[in-house]
Amino acid sequence: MRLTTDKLADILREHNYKVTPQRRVVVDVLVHSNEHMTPSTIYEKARQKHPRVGLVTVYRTLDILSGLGLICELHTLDNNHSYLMRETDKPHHHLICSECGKVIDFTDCGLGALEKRLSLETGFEIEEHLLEFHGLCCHCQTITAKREKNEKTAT
Amino acid sequence: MRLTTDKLADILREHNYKVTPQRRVVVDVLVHSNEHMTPSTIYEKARQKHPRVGLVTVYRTLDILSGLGLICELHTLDNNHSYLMRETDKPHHHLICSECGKVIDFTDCGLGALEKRLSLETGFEIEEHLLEFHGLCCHCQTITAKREKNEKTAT
DNA sequence: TCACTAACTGAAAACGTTTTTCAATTAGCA
DNA sequence: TGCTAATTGAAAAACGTTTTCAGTTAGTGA
Repeated sequence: MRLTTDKLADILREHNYKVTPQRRVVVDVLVHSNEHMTPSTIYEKARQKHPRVGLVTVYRTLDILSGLGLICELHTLDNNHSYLMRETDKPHHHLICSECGKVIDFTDCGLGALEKRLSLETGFEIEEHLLEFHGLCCHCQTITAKREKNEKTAT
Repeated sequence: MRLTTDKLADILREHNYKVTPQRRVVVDVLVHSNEHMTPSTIYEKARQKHPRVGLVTVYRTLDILSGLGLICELHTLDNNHSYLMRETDKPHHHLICSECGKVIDFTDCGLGALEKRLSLETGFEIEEHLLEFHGLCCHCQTITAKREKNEKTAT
């Protein structure tokens, strides 16, 4: 179940954060996007809704939301931070379309056994793991296929 | 089997890269470290051996070595690029000590089944995955345990 | 051995992202 | 309504990384 902007505002208040217009706008941008976005993308979208939002405030709001576990931070391959609303309470991982940025969550990564094995073999006390899958979503596969076909005809 | 600086110099020459003193020093730093290092750490260590090395050259050399698949690039949690000599030809992943930076390679991540399942369920064409384990190595566990004990006695 | 040339170099500047600083503003409470 | 701590944006600083450019050099062929 996806949280609304109002519900998120309540959560912020519950944690003694003030709900300013700027924060509402940033939250709103996140709530209404299905793709992961970098801070500057969020900033641009936020400005369209409310010109009096600064990039600094975007960063600060993302910090707060991240700290409360309300948004996910993606460690994408090109090493840009990227954020999106968290869809589930459970620990999970992401499957990310490298073309359009669409993100699908999945739980049950099945790495428990591997983690145990590695821990035994190496003596490491494993604290966490980072797992992301990258590829093309259904939609972008067809687009890419079409484009490649056209390029072939062109040459 | 670990490659030597000389062997790596040969590989560079084979690929029509000149083997300059600066490149040798950067390679040497990498060869003689068991930990992953950021470009600026490599830069500092390189300068100790040979003061006439610029940070730019470190970046350029890392690019070359990375392009030839001779070093691994780590996507660490704090989003800093970090590099270390590649120990194996096989595709592999890393187990990283968050305290001392020690890295252990492992193959057989066993994610093939999960990848297939996700592909079927979501229609994604999965191109690659990013997997890293983070934790404390044997040695750092005991150090941390000692420190915590001392802190308890102190208070 | 030398001389040539493409490849390579470091310093400086440019770049994009993120953080810090600070004086002015404001949300939420009494 | 008025108070106050929290929040704001602009500007500057602080990063890590890349680009530019004129001077230098490794490796080749004579």
